[in-house]
Amino acid sequence: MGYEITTPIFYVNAAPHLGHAYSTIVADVLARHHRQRGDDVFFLTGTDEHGEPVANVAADRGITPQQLVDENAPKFEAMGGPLEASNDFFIRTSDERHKAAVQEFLTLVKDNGYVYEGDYEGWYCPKCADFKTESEIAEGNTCPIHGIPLIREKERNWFFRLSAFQEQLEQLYAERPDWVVPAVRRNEALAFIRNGLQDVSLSRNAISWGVTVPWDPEHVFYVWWDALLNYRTALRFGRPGHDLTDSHWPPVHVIGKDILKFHTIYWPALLMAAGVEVPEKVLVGGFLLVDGAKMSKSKGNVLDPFEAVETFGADAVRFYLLREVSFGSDGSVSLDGLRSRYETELANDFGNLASRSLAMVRRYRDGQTPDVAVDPAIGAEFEGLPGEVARLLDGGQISQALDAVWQRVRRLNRYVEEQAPWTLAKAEKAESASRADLDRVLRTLVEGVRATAVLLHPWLPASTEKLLAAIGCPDLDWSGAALGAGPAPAVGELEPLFPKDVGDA
RNA sequence: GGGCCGGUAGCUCAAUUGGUCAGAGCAGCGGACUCAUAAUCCGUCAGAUCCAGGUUCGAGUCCUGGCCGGCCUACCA
Repeated sequence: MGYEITTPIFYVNAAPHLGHAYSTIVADVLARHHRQRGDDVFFLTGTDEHGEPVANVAADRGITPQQLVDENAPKFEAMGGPLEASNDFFIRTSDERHKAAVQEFLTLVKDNGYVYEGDYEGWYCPKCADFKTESEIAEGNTCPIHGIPLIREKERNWFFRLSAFQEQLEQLYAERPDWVVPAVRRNEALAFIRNGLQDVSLSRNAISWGVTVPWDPEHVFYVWWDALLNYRTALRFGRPGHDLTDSHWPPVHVIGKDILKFHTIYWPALLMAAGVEVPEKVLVGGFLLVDGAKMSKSKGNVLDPFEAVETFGADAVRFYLLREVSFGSDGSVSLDGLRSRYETELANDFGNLASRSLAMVRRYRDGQTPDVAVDPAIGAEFEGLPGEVARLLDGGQISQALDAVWQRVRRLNRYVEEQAPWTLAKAEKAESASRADLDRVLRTLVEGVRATAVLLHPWLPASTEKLLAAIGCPDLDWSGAALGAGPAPAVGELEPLFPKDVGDA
């Protein structure tokens, strides 16, 4: 089954930061999970390269917009590596193939009768060469940047008939109450729709950096339409030699709450206008805060994702961001918080569980996992777990899915204490017990470690692979996520998965 | 102004359609154990679930009115 998962495409004007990394990680978790389930995954990310800000910066620097984006886009493309992002393609909206597909799509929308010519009227600053929104206008109708009076201006423009989709959008929200997750964001979008939709402009003629409107070459498309369409155009050429448009549509989008309106109102309306199915789901993340405030460099405690990756590794940063803040909510993150979870959860809970389990198999059974059945008591507590995790992930409950697995990690540590394998080993030597008890415990532990590693793989790709290799069970397929599905392997040596002597400097 | 969401142990948060739901993790304190990355496990502590009314046999969970906080309220991307 085809599965398209996307991040927002990042605007090339800024440098990659934590917010970009966060979206990428969330989407990557879903991509990896669906690969485990055997889906034909197309994980897409990329850069949004058109629009006025890019043109302005390029002009200031005396280079062409294309030169500017060619310089910046690689910084975003390079972000994926350190994060272990497994995207299948990286789209750039200045790609000719994208532009051609955008023109084709929007021409269809026009042919369907949803585009008309009109006048955009608003407050214009001649120095900015830009229209100002209501919230941008300073006191006395002046420009907040230049302080000069704004002029009421009209611009000849192409419009998209958004108002025509009022009813269809309301119906969409009624029929599919969880197509936007979480519900707060859904309600927000719905309230906006119910307030009444006005038509929005489709093109600009004051600037030239964008996708040319084919039926009116003096205009370029307003950058948002061009940007949104990346999710669809990339299916055509993102996998060389294959057109995935039919097999992988509709997509699942991961976005931040700042771009909610575009993805949950404009975008589905545009698709409806072209007679194309709307997205499967839109998963809306919150903001990551540092010390309760939006990220800023003024505090010393900023979390630079790339520095953090260098110190703690990509797995730890991925895990931390999704563990610390419940996906969909705003949340505070910090380097101290990362260090704390790295030690208490990754090193002490999970890493140590793996170490002690393998060590005992090596010590008591010469490294050969006994080929016996797992303890039914633990089996019962893992029952249905893969299904639960899959269901939670499909519902956008990324943090809850992770927590469900983590509870089992804790359970296995408790199991060790309950069973006290070292006591069983002594009893065995004193011949006051058969080997069966210790056999069962060791097999249960190895199998528990294996199954949780398979389940955790989307969050911790590198360390789970290392662990699974150490126990000779590299298979990541979702069918192996069930406790008891694995073999009774010979286990090898395992270095600490999350060594503690990092980041102490 | 209108709308949405939240206000639960020191901290971060859970509690299906109202009925052992007053919980978990972290932090603190005490203890046990030794397989393990001085890791793990157990016990313990606390909370009139923002306030005031109301509905009900029974309400964090529903209604009304307040208080506090966050967000949205259209074309920067």
